[in-house]
This record gives sequence, structure tokens and C-alpha cells, in this order.
Amino acid sequence: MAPVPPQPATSPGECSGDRPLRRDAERNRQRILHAAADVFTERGLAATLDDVARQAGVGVGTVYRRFPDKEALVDALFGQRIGALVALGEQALREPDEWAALTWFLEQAGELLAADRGLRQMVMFTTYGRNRSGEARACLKPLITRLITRAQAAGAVRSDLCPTDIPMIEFMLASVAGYAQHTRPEVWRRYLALILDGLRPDRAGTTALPEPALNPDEMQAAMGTAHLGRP
Amino acid sequence: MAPVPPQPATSPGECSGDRPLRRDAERNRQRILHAAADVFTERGLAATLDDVARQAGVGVGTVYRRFPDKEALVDALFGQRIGALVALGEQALREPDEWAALTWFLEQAGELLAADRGLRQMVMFTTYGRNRSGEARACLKPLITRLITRAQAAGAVRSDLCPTDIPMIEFMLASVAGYAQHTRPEVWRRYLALILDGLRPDRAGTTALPEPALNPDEMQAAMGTAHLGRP
Amino acid sequence: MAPVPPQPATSPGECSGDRPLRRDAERNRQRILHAAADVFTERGLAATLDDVARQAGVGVGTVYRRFPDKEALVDALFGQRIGALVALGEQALREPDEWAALTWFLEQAGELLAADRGLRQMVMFTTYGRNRSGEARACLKPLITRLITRAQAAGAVRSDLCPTDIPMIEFMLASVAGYAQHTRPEVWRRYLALILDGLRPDRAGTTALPEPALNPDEMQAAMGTAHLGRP
Amino acid sequence: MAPVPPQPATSPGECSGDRPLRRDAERNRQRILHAAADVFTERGLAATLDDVARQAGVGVGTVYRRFPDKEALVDALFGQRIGALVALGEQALREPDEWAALTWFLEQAGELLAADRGLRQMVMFTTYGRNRSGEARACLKPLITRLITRAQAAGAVRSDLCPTDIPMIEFMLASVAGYAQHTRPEVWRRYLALILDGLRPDRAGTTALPEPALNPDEMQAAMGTAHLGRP
DNA sequence: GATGAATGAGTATTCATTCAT
DNA sequence: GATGAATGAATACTCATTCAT
Repeated sequence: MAPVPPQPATSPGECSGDRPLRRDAERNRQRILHAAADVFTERGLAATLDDVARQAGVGVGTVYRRFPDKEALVDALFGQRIGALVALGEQALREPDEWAALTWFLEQAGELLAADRGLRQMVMFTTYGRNRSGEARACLKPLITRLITRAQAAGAVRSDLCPTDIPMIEFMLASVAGYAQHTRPEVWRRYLALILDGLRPDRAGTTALPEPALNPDEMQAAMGTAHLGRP
Repeated sequence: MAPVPPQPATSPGECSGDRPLRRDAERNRQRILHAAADVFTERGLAATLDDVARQAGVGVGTVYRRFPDKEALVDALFGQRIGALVALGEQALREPDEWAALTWFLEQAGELLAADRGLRQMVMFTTYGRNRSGEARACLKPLITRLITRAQAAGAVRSDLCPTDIPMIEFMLASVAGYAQHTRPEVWRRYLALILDGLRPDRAGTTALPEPALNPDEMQAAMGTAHLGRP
Repeated sequence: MAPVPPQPATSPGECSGDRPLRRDAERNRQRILHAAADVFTERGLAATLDDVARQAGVGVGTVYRRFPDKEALVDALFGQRIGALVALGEQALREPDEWAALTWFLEQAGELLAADRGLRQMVMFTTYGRNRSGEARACLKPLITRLITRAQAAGAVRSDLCPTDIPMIEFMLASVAGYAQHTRPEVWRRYLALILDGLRPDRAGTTALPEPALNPDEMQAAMGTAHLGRP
Repeated sequence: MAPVPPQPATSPGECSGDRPLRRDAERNRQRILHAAADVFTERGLAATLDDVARQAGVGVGTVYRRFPDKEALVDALFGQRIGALVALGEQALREPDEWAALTWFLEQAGELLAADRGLRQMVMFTTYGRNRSGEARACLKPLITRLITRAQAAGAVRSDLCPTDIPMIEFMLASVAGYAQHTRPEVWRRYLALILDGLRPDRAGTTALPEPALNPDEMQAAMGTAHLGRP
């Protein structure tokens, strides 16, 4: 399967339609987004908006003109990354082997998370990230559902696996990746493998999952309430 | 197996022996620790030491007299909780069924984490928590090792599972628990079950783990470098 | 000899050239510097930056935007005053009588110190004042050297007097001026006169100085280590 | 001339008579005074009373029982040192050469100051030191007066030198000693020599001193108002 | 529109002094 | 009397956000 650029052409809304910004305004928007990606990747979400502005080569004021506040910027960034996941999902669905498709997707998403500290924090805490670009997520959900259903139909995956389990698994990998980022940045693959073994289709020794997965509404709610510390 | 109180006999120094504080000082120390547990559980580690002091009904100065800085307080709290885990581990080892012992331990530890947001943060980031009560941890490690070796000897667990995998699994559960704390606080059990299925002994469909587990030194190092965002 | 304004043309960088600040920023910078001069003159270096800000009629943040920390502000102030000394030194060199030139310079410098408690503290302690505007100092040194060499060549001053003796003498006068600031603010002139008598050229009754003067490196080092009390 | 121990048996008041403390209380008082001397010498007056107490091997409470507040402790210490000066003065008066007596005294006093950072601060600032042990000073004054009068009668010293000039000269030396304490701790001797040359009896080239010396009342007042920074 | 200057509430920490044990 | 625990006002510095230029 061909490699995929980390952030493919993910303009504001790929599914929906936003009225476009003036040419230069859009250029600034992108500069800020790139700068934010760099800065947050390196220093985490605690990085200052002044840092982002400096990296982008614009004034803070400009950042605030483009994004109402820090959370909005984080949201936008998150949306971009979800966009990348969407691309990944689409690519995965072109893989004929259903199990391989699923694992490839999980692995690619893991790599995305492992490489980006800011993204890990976005994914793991909702301090920042008010609405979390529900839009982009809306594009992603059906892809994941298809990935799973297909694999279940093929008997490649346990039948009680649900779509929302996928982001949850990514959360878990993100936590591992963050923890070992400076000591063994690849160790998250070990735990992905462990979890994949747990995803294998029902057989002797497979236990029924004691709790239902989050339904989409709960998932949405969880994303809006999880937070790290700041009130 | 009998239930266990969340924080069993966890006097100032778990394994070691400290010279006792004056009666009233010790009382205040406990008040502060309890207050910190409350406050951190509710608002996370970002809570102020002034908050802790207010909650404890003492002045900030008193907190600083007892704990040289915020990290030290967090450490002490963490030590307490590790103490609870030690007790859990000991109790687990009294269970004759090797698999049940391991799962029971993982579940209990998960409950501890699920109930305490501050603890989750302590476990997941090492920004705060300098040495992380190495002492108490030292008590815990052999217990976990025994739990695993025993289960492997009985053929109840995959043979490539390593001791450091256990805390890593807990990290993952903690991340899930945190994420869903307000929507479905128990959903972490679903992922524990999934992972447990992945821990089952080698059989058809079990994949070799692609990365070795952290060795104890790496684990130690990871604990010292993981962080959330503050520079 | 004509009187001299206390702080002559002392724009942001004395000898060097900094890119200019925005109009309003520069205005505020000056306000802060003036406020700092007032506050430090009155209450000494122990005054709070909040005090300075209040006096300047700006927020603390503004002070911190202009000067990275308290030391930097003190440095800037110190640089300004050294700038005044430079002007004094240049003026002194225009005086044909070599002895008069030297004494006039010492006296003017003494007046500067006598009038400004904050400056006395800056001069006497290096707790605050990291680099002490080495730049402006660098401008001052050759002037002092010339003043002395000239006077020595004319036989107006003892031949073992060294350039670093001049700041030391000022330190001593500053200590006197501070001590008597509220009772007899002019009494430092008495001790200047005493010292000047000691500077007179070699004659019967002049003793060889038992210790060499600090060389420039030692002077530099002394400025970096002298301190008042804070660790 | 024989050397002199730095702090000779200088119990609370040598001239006056205080009602004695209980034996053990007096012992504690001395322990505290010694500890304070050590601590202040090393870290300056900014040292904590807790530090002093720890060094003395007593609780802070005990320090406060013996000395109403930090200033009082500093005062007492200052009194002790003045006591040492008194001893020095008495010894100096036994020297038949009037000029040698004076210089020896100034040099000894300089050594005392050079060796003790805390003392320098006490002498140079009156932040701490409310009454400055007027008592012990009262003992010192006549000695200094005698030293000077004698030397003037012998024509060894300029006739306009006054008793209060002596402490002022010491202040100046203290400032130098403090400044160079880590780079050239002995350089103050250079400036003492310079000043001594200025003290030599009237001759060609001696200027009349432009300001009268402080009179004793002014001296007293200066001691009570000079201060460093804390309001 | 863009800029970056200004703002000020918020945080961890210290230390002289008081007071319960 | 001695001890050391408790107190809390004070201080330097940060950063998200607003607004004048």
C-alpha cells in the first residue's frame, strides 16, 4: 500500500462548503496552521500563541483575527488531522484484505499520533478543542464503520467490535506513545499488536466485552467534557 | 476475593520507616493529603496549592512546610496510591488461579485509576512527581513480576508478556477512563477485556510482538521524561 | 564649567544602535524608566515591579514586555546613568586644568550618586544588574583612563593611581551618601575632599599603596559577584 | 602590637549593667549570637532566622524568646562587634606612636569588616538595627576621640579630622571590601592607604574640608534612618 | 486588515512572626 | 521554658486576550 502524506490537502471543510476567504487571508490561515502544527508538535499544547505567531511570521493579532481563541486554533488543527485520517481511511478501504486494511489504518493513525505531541494532547484531553471539528469527524465515521463491518463480514475481526472502539484504541496508543516518546518512541507498536490480537475473531478464550462501546452521542459528549485541568 | 479499601495502611513511608511527626503535624499532613486527593481528583493536577490549603483548612505555608513544593505533594500522593497497589498485588498473589489473579489485579488497578483524575494524571505525566516514590514502586515491581511469571508458568498468559507491560496497560486504561469519565465511567472495562483477550496464551492467530517491552531502566527513564506541556 | 543635565541624550542604546520601537512603545518605555528611577530612588531596589508599573501608569505586563525581568530594568537604568557619566567624562576632558578636570568629574559623579538611592544600590551591589550595560561602561573606561593619565603626566596626581580606583572611590562616596542621606546629604563632599588630598602627587608623607588596584578583569568579576544578601 | 581575638568576651553590656539571665538562658543567648554571627557572615543579613536557629541547635521560638525580633538580634550582634572595636581602641591607645595607633585601629577595624559580610551590611544599612546598641557605641566614642585628639596634638593628623569621620571611613572601606570580597578580598587596604595619606597633617596641597563632619546627634540620626530597601 | 503593545488576573514560593503543644 | 508548627502577606513572573496604531 502506498505511503500517504501526513497532512494531505485538507482545506477547512472537505465534506462541507465554507465561503472561501480572500486569497491572502487564506494564505495567512494556512501559515498559522502550519506554524501551530510545528510548535504544538514540539512543545505541546502549552505553547504560547505568541510562539505560534512568531513561527508563522505574523502578529498575534492576526492569529486572533483568523481564530477566535486558542481552542479554535486547536480545533482547526485537529480537524486537519482528522482530515488526514479520512484520507487514510479511504486508502485503507481500497485494500482488498479486510484484516490488513483495518490493521494498516490503526498503524497509520498510530504513527500520526506518535509523531505529534500536540495531536496526542488534543486527542487525549479536551481542555482545548470545543467542538472538535465534528464536521471532519462526520466524514471519518462512515469510513471506520465500513472498515469494521467489512472485516466482521469476512470473519476477520471479533463481532462485538464497534466503530467507536477505534478512536478509543488510538487514545490508548497515544498515551503509550507520549509516555515513551523520548525513551522508546516505537514501543506503542507493541501495544497495538497486543490489542490486535485481542481484536481477532471469536474463538476459544475470547471473552464477551463487559461494557458496550460508546455510542456516537456518548463519544461526542466525551469529547466535549474530557479535560485536563484548567477549569 | 474480598474487596479492598482504596488506600490501605499507607502511613507516611510505605516500605521504609520515617521518624514520626508531632501529633498535630501528622494530623495536618493527613488533612493536606486528603485535601489534595479531593482537589486533584476533582480538578486535576492543575489545581492550586492554595486550593489544597483552603480545602484542608490550613494556610499555604503549612502545605509548604510539609511538602517542599507541589511536586513533592504529588509524589507523596502517588506514593500512597502505589501503596494501595502494593496491597492489591499482595492480595492478588493469594489467589490460586493464576489468570484470575492477574486479571483481578488489573481490574482493581483500573478502578483506582478510574476513580481518581489526579492519579490518572500522575500516572500519565511525569511533569509533576519527580521521583515518583521509587521506594513504593520498588515494592510493587516484584509483585507484578511474580504475578506474570506464575501465570506464564501455568500457561495462562502469552509468554512474551513482560512486567513493564502491566503499567503500560494501566496507562492505556487510564487514558480511556479519563476520556469517558463523565459519559461512561465504566467503559474502560471494555478495553481491559479486549486487552485481556490479547494477553491470552499463544495460539493460532497470536502475533509476535514487534517491539520488546521497556526494560526497567527505560521505564524509569520514561517516567522521568514524560510530560504534558509545561517546558 | 557649565552644569550638566542629569540624564543627557540617553536613548535606548547609548553607544550602539537599536531598531527603534513603535512611537507609543517608546513613550511607555520612557515612562517606565522614569517611574523606575523615581521608585528606586525613593524606596531602593527592593521596590516592586508592580510599584514601578503603578507609578508609570501601566500594567505590570507592560513592564515585563519591555524588560524581561527586574534585573534588565535595573540594568537599563544603570546604563542610562553610566551614559550620564560618559557625558560628564567627555565634558571633563575639555577642562584644560588636569587636576580640576579630575576633581570635577569625581564631584559630578558623586552628585549623581548622592541624589539617587537606587543608583547607589546598583553601583554598590550586583545582585541586580546582570551585565551592567557593559557597552556603556566600555565607553566610560577610556575617558577615565585619559583623565588620569593626563593628570599624572601633568604631575597633578599620584603616579600609582589607576583607572579602576575611580569607580571604587565612587563606591565609597556612595556608601557615605547613602548613610547620611536624610541627615546631611552633602557630607559625602567632605570625604571626597579627604580622598582628593590622598590623591595628590607623591611628596613627603605619601605612602606606597600596599595593594595593586583591581585590573579590568577583576573589576568585571567583582561586578558579577558582589551582592547584598539574596542567595 | 599583640593580636586581638575577633570577638572578646563581650557580654551584653560592658560599660553598663544588665540584670543577668538565668545560667542556661544566657548559654542559649550566646549560642544564638554565635550562630547568627556564623550565618550572617556567610550568607549576609538575608539569612533566615530559621537558619540561625538551626545553626544554633535551638528552635526558632527560642530565638524569639531571647530577641524580640530579627532587628534586635542584629542589634545585639552589632553591639558585640562594637565591643570588639572598643577592645581594639583600648589596645590602640596603649601604642605610644600616635599615628601608628590610629592607623592600626583603622586597619584592625577594616579587617573585622572585611571578614564579616553580615557586619558590613549592618554597618552600611540600617534596615536592621534599630538602636544599634547605643550603649556600646557610647563606650567607643571617647576612645576614638582620644585617639584623634592625641594624634592631632602630636601633629600627626590633619587638624580638621573629627571623631565621626572614623566610622565613616570604615563605612567606605566596608563598601570596598564587600564589592571585591570574592575577587580581591584585600584590596580595601589600598583605599585605606589612600585615605590615610589624605589624613596626614596639613601641608602644601591640603584642602580645607568643605563640609563639617556629622556631629554625634547627626551620626545617631543617620544610623537610625539609613536603610536599604524594605520599607 | 495587520500589527504588536498593553493588560492583569493568576501561580508557585518565601519568611518574619505567632502560638499551641 | 523550649519547641517547631502554622500563618499569610508579599513577590517575581506568565500568557490569553483586547485594542490602539
